Amino acid sequence: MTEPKHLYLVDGSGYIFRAYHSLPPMTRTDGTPVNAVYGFTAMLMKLLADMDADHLAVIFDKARVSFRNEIYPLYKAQRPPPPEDLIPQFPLIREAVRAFNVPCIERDGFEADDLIATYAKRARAEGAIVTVVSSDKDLMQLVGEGVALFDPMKNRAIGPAEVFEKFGVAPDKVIDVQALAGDAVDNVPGVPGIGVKTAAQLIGEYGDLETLLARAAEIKQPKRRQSLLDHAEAARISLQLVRLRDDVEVSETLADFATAEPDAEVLAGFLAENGFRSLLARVTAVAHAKAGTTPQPAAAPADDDYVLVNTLAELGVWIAKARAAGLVAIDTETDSLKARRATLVGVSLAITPGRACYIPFAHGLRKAEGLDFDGAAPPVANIEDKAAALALLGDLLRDPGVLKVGHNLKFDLHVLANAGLSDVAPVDDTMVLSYVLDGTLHGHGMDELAGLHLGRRTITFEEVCGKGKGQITFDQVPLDKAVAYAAEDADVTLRLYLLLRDRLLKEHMVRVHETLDRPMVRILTDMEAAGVRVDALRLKALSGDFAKRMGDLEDQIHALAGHAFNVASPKQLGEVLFEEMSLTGGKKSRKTGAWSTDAQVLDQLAAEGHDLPARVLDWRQYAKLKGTYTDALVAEIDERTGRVHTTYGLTVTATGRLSSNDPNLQNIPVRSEAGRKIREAFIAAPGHLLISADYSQIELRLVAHVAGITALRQAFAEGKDIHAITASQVFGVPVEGMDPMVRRQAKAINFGIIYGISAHGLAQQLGVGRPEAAAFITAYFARFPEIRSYMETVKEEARTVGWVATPFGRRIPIPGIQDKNPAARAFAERQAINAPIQGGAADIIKRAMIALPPALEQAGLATRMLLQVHDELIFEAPEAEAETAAALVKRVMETAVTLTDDQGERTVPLEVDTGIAASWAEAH
DNA sequence: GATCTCACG
DNA sequence: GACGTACGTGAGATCG
Repeated sequence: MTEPKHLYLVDGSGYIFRAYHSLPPMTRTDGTPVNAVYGFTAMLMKLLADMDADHLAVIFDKARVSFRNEIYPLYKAQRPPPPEDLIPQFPLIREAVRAFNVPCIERDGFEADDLIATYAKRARAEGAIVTVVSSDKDLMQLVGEGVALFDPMKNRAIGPAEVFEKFGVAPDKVIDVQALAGDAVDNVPGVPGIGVKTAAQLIGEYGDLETLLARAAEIKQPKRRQSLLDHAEAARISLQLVRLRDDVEVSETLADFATAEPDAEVLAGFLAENGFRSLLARVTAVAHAKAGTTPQPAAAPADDDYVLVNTLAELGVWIAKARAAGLVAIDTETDSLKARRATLVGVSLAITPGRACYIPFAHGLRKAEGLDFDGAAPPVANIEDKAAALALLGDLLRDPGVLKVGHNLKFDLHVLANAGLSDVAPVDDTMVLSYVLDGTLHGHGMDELAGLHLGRRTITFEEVCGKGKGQITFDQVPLDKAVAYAAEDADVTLRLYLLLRDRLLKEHMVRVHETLDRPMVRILTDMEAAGVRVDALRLKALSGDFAKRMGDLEDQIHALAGHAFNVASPKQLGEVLFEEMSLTGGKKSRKTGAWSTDAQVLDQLAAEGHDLPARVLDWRQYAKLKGTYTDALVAEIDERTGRVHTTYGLTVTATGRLSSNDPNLQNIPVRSEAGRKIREAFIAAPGHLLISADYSQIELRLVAHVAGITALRQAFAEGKDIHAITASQVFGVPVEGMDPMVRRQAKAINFGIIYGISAHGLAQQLGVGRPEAAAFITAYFARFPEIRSYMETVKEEARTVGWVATPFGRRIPIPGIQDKNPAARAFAERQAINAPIQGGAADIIKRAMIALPPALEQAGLATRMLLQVHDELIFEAPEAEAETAAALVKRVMETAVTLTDDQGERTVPLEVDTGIAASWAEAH
């Protein structure tokens, strides 16, 4: 006789809420909340370790609406929606289940409990015994021969005795008791005045609910009798609500739930991606134990060979090996996150996977100063003859026959340049490779990629240097730890490079990487190093001016309110406007219920003649300009160069654009008069001028190109005013003598097209009714019919392959396109429409940026490229050559790419406007 | 750390 | 008929 099969059915939804409420908020490095994911994963791991089952499935509730709502619409109706920070965790939790290779079940229209009842019944029919894992009392009705309940919360089994203890009846009568007693939480009505105690007593006496209702007239207590007579129907409905369906049509059989070992890589990848280090360590320990191998710390597999190099002879050997291989992965360690002002503390190199070295240059120096080692050996052993070592390293870094690969190499290039090692070439960057391949599907930090692709948990910087106040700089790290950390980074970089380069080929992304993103590493490094001159005195003067205006406005605002309050607090402002002053037209945000006080709301109130909101708008403008620009920019001026140096993000945006941070120089004010004053402080070095060169209407040109809109193409080819042409087509008015308001509306429609138009969005932008906006769109589609098929095609593309592409082949994942939430799907569709356009424009300016520095140099010009603002480039030119340089820049930008159709014919020309002046404000 | 607001293309 | 809205970023101030 064989043992009966044993099936575990886990109530996944119950697990989720318990995990969520029992753990403090936790977030992943990308900000995604994961406390419930963590708790759920930990509980699932514990269950897998403890249980004796050979079959297992986790069951989830799918939607908030089930067949019970058809019986009784109020069922579970007053239940609050799940907390905001729990919602993004639901899909991750399903991913967790799959990562453990456990079946993950849900079905529309049914609650998890119904599915559990169904599978339990089927498994019993196949002779298996069943354990239902849940703390939910509603599942107690299933307890019986071969079906037990296990409460993971109290860690105890629940059999008939425990059910009787809870409901005062046997399991098969539980639903009769529940139907009578009702349930306030789930909105099961029950019979008023009857609780579990009374219900159990009545069912004990009459046998079941139907008999009780039929004989209700016999009951002695008058109130109870009347309530039963009055609410018999409610009791019957309640019975239907609490009785679990065990006849759901399901396709899975018991065999489908047979337990199987998880794929170690998938599981490790999931745990690493979510930052669950302790769980990852436990999993690897278990895997080693099962394989009979000695558990190794996951961070340092036994076959990794990381060594310290501190003699010139040893360094020479590594450099010779790198030359022979033609490839070396490199990583620098420093004492600061600000690459341009960081000191080179050490360098690590890797040439073959699993082997790497670390060369310390500046460990322990500061601490050793003034210390007397009493003749003993110094506590650190930096490389001997630092200058000679740097020279050797420099030769390798400049060797055209050796590819240098880094992760976020821009950072290392700054550090090396600071140490006197410049002109590093050729180079490649694993962070950029990862971005080209996967876009924003995941982050591109080394730790994350190591977990994802190598199933490996790397030593983190925090583990080596600590965090918060007690954090030390890398030069203070003992050498053994420094070697383990730094050498691993070079090793991981090399391994990632080999893996991602392979994927690049297989996934046909070589061209995008080679012609667009890889060359940008060098270009951006140079732009960041160049910086831009900013007139500190002028900004300080502006700051004082803004402060005074703010002070005056604040006084007026307080006087109008009748009391002082913090104008910068949207909360306090909302209360003043909409509660104290009882102004109408306020909106409360759906999420927090707070009054909205954004510019749109305040504008409306100001237009109605209210003074206070108008003053707040002014105050806000000055507060923004002062806080974000004048004060912040002055603080960002590098004292050594007298200039401001941004950092460009090459692997940040969804579409292929750059981003700019610390400080962001891509959002310097220009739209308002006061804002433009800040641009006046961006100036050229003495004897120089700034050149601004911006693509005219580049995104609309891309629309005309990708959507094949003949009329628009022709208008661009003829150099027409594109918004006026649009207005004339859509509204049927002549271009000559056109009302500027009509042109303005057409311009908004054109922007709408770029953004993946919606009637609501356009209506809001134009301040017209939605039907009117919808009519505009209809008219636009009628005049430019190609746009409609473009939109359909691109959405279809996104649906079938999960991504869309720019005209140059860059892939942009659209993960939400299959979302079952219509709003989320519509959002993804607009992204799909916009991405090839925004991304195509980003590709074009990258091509220009790559072509420009060599073009300028070949022309014998000393003009330098300083800034990029999506469709604009800023250069600094010696006065004497500015005109020549501007002409060259214009030509190179306009010819950076040629947009052609299938026949190789140009579709739309590119046009660049240039300006030359002493300040950015005037040049633009 | 989340939220709101606002600067840019 | 409901969903929840124009696309893409980064930063500062408030507040729990």
